[in-house]
Amino acid sequence: MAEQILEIYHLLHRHFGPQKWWPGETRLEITVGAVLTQNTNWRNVEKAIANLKGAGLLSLAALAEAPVEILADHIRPSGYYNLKSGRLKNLIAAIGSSDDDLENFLAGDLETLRHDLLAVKGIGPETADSIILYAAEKPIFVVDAYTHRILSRHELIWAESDYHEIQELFMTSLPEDVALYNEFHALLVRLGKEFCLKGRPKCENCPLQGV
DNA sequence: TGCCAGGCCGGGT
DNA sequence: ACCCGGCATGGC
Repeated sequence: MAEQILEIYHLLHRHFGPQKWWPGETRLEITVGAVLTQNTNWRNVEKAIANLKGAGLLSLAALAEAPVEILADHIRPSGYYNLKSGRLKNLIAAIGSSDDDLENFLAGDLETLRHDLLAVKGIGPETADSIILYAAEKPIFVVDAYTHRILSRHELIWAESDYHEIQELFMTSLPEDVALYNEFHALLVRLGKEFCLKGRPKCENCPLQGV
């Protein structure tokens, strides 16, 4: 099983090349993006981030200061804006509102950080792990809908496997390496977008044939 | 036009 | 414990 996981990585890397993820120029941008992209196309998230940036709202202090309705208005393109503006507020409240609080927050050990993130209402396992891997740059494997669908269609997991189970599969199969986890997740999303969309019954012509 | 996107929560059985 | 609806914009 571990060999198959590694084989998938090598096949994807050979097929697609390096992905250069996560899009986002600062830790804060990555953190905010992780919330905004919940069940949402990244293209829409980019518009929302651009709005925040253009309004000078992309700092912890500004995000903490701004009324939730103002946040909602700016992140509108990312969808679920009433939910997500509240979730951002919850997250900011947990992190702190001065600009170096994020560094301190992300600097803790992985288990504590994950626990603290999951305690925030609106932050589930995928959002928490995305922040840990891409913003804090600590080694945790991010599982998303694509990961689940891809492994399920290739019959490497049961369709009813849960988040933790799939995460364990990757983490016990791979060396503990931030760059590897980063790249692998990015490759799975790339594969998913091109070959493993929800509407199609099978991943036709995908580069994983025969795994 | 309808379906889908890098989830998560809360309420009903 | 499980299941399911709600949340919402923009792209193809």
